[in-house]
Amino acid sequence: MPELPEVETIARGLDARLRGRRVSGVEISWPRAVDAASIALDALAGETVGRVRRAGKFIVLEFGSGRKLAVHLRMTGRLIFSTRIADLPYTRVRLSFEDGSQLAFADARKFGRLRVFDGNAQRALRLGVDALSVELTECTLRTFLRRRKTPIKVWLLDQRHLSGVGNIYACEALYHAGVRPKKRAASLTAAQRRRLLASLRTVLRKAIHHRGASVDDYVDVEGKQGGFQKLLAVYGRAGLPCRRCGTSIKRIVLAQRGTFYCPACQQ
DNA sequence: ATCAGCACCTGTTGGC
DNA sequence: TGCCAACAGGTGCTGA
Repeated sequence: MPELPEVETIARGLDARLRGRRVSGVEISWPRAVDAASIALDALAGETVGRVRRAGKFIVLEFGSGRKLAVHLRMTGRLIFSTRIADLPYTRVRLSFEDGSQLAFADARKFGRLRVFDGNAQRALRLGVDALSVELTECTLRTFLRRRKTPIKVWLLDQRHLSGVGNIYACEALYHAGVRPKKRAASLTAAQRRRLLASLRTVLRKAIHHRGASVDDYVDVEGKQGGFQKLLAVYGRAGLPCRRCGTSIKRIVLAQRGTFYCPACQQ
């Protein structure tokens, strides 16, 4: 499932390919893929793509007029760019450009959403501080976690606090920081908060470097898989030995999500 | 305010 | 072998 590193990889790929292209048409084959709060997608016809960037787990296409298109891939969404008309399975929305190229939004499980809006992305998409933002300091984190009784892993997944971290990278960052997923957010020591912050940055940057982790359906804008799945330390490794100490990796469920950790390395 | 639990979806997996 | 229920999970909503 696409999280910050996968979304960043896609956004960079689209930025390189879409800049300057002018939208000639929009085709919608699954209307519910368009968010209820969205401006009609037809409004994009005639718009020229400026920058493409990532905001949390959203891919944001900025157009010449200032109007923006945000895409959330959720579980199985894909954005595939092609210079020719291609028949991609599960295509829900298709943007065509004047030069004949196109961008397809395909999504088998229909969880992904598109939204056209004007104004500030962070606010419109209700996103907290980006997990890779320089604004995220140990001090900010301490304030955030104060009095939070929720398990730290559940807190990490709430996009209104930190944006970009999903199930895979929450598990991985907690493993590298040596912190148990179930530990109450407010009970982390200063040292644990520092380690968590450092681990988040390291893991996310490393995953971006490897073009993301292809755990389920994730592929980049050319349909290619990422490489970070081979470097995962705990995610999806229940019953396998911890790469550091050999203890069997445990799987529990927190907030309805599979959670993996090493009972020996994480306290 | 805060948090747990469910609905949304459908391809894949495991059990019989 | 074939069928079907259970499962996977990010987010928004509901209700406690």
